[in-house]
Amino acid sequence: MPELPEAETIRRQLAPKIVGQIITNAWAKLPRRTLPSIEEFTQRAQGQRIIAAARRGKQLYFPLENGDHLLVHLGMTGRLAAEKSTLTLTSAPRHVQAALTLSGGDQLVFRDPRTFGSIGVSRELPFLQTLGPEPLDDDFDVNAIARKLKSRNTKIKTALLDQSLIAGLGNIYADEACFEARIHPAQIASTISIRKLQTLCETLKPLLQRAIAARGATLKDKGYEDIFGQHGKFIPHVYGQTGEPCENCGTIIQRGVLGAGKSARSYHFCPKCQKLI
DNA sequence: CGATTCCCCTGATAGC
DNA sequence: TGCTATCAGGGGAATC
Repeated sequence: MPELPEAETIRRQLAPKIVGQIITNAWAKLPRRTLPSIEEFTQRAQGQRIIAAARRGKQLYFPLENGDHLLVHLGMTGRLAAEKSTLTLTSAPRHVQAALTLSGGDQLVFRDPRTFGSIGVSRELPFLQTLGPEPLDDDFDVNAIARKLKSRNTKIKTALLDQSLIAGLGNIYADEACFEARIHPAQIASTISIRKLQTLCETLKPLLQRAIAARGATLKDKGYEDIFGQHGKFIPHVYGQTGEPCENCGTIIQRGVLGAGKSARSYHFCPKCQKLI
């Protein structure tokens, strides 16, 4: 699952390959996942030079020369790569949802088996307004975020997943942050001491920096790959470690569920290090 | 406004 | 073995 560190890894790897290139051809496959429409995406992308590779939270965006932006959200299973290929709408394998031919000879290919990702062209960047602060920014205000968490009457992991509160955390890093701060993921946020919430927020930056240095996380050698098809080397302490001993105390890591039905999200924790108070 | 639930989709896995 | 049912999960819309 691409979260902030995985998206950032892809941004960094892609930048030298695509910035400065002109999009000479573009196509996309899924109308519901292509903005504003396949026709407009194709028309507005073609002929434009990519002038930067940027990211906000999990959202990737690539400013174009005319003021538009190419947008890519990887969702759950989205991947990006710059390849020496000439895939067309009709010749591309099933999982390729879009491809942009670049002037330098590469093709920017967007794959997404489960189609929770999206691609598009847009002048405006509304997510810049709706996403919360970037944990890696120098001005990320730990105390301000801790106070906001303190006001939430929902489970702490649910709050951490709220992109309008903090940008970029998903299942993996929300669980990891809770583990490092010794907080039970199902603890109601408002019942946690401000001191602990501060510790939790202080954990985020180094955690995400370590994950980026490892090029993200690939669970059980499955799922996320960087643009070279390589697995991330970040190994979570708790996420996906159900049944394994806690690195801190040896207690078996457990799995729990937040919410019910189709909106359920799992969490992973050490029952000894992360006690429900 | 804040919190919760539903829904999109399909590869992987569990169950029979 | 092989088929079928269930699950997972980011984010936005709808609901309460």
